[in-house]
Amino acid sequence: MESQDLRKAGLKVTLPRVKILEILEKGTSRHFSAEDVYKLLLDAGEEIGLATVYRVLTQFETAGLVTRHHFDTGHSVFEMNLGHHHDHIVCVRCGRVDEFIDETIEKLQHEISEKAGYKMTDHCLYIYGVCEDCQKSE
Amino acid sequence: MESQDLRKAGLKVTLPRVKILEILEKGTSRHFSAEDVYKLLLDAGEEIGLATVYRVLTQFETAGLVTRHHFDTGHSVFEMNLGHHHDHIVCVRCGRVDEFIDETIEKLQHEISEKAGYKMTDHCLYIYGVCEDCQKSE
DNA sequence: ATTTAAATGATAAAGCTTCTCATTCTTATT
DNA sequence: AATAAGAATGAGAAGCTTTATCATTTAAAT
Ligand SMILES: [Mn+2]
Ligand SMILES: [Mn+2]
Ligand SMILES: [Zn+2]
Ligand SMILES: [Zn+2]
Repeated sequence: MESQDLRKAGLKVTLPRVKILEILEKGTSRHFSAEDVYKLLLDAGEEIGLATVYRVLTQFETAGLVTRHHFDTGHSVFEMNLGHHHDHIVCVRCGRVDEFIDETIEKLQHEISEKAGYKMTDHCLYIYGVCEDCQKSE
Repeated sequence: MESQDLRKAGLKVTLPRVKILEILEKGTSRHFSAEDVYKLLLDAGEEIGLATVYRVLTQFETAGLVTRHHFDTGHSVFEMNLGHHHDHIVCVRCGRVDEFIDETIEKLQHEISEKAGYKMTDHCLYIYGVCEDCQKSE
């Protein structure tokens, strides 16, 4: 139930927050821009302002409910935080996003941070390429 | 000589292009935002428009002279392309940028792309953290 | 049902980047 | 060196994503 998730996150249960959470959880995709979410709300007949979408997504990020990514697309992309970190491989043709995790890379990143004297707070690995389908269709 | 680099890249030799190339090549830093470059030009007494800076940096990128990065800073960052790929570790406090390369990670990225059916065109690994100096001063 | 603080939505505005177009400059040609 | 043709530039407008403002609405505790 979305209401519980919101309460646990210390956020009041409001219609915009419930609807946005529903989209993020039950959507066919996993990665949404703010505009994506806004349009899906419109399609569903909800009259929720774009400012609220941005505001709520940022609140969800702060609360740890969602993770924000910066693909090379010029806008932020959000996805439900399922607890396990992963990295992304993005098709430069169609925008398809696949996920992966490589423990060896994760370990090496920690080693690199230490060697450079940094206390790592975050890291992200983006692979850009042409997906299987897009390779065929050209 | 900057003129030669420009001609080789198929670009006409103009004062803005030469001056911008000088800054990128001889600057004390290696990573510049468009605004950085613009301010350095102003400091040097050059009257070059900001639009020209953006335009020229994009042309340099297209020509392969510079590489564009998207750190989590909200703006693009450019650096001279020295031929050898590397990744970045960025201090979230002071903005300091260090560079590294790890051949094991590079190899693993290729394997991951293949396994996912992608033909890799690019990749970038950003590590964010607190640098040595910033750790001390708090 | 009241009350109080928080949330919302419309809109303006910010910040980065690109576009437009009149003017200037580069380069090839006399 | 002068000319011509096209490319590059600069100032400002405009685009796009995102954030701020503020009057109004809503949640939820009393
Ligand atoms: Mn993901
Ligand atoms: Mn670099
Ligand atoms: Zn694709
Ligand atoms: Zn630092």
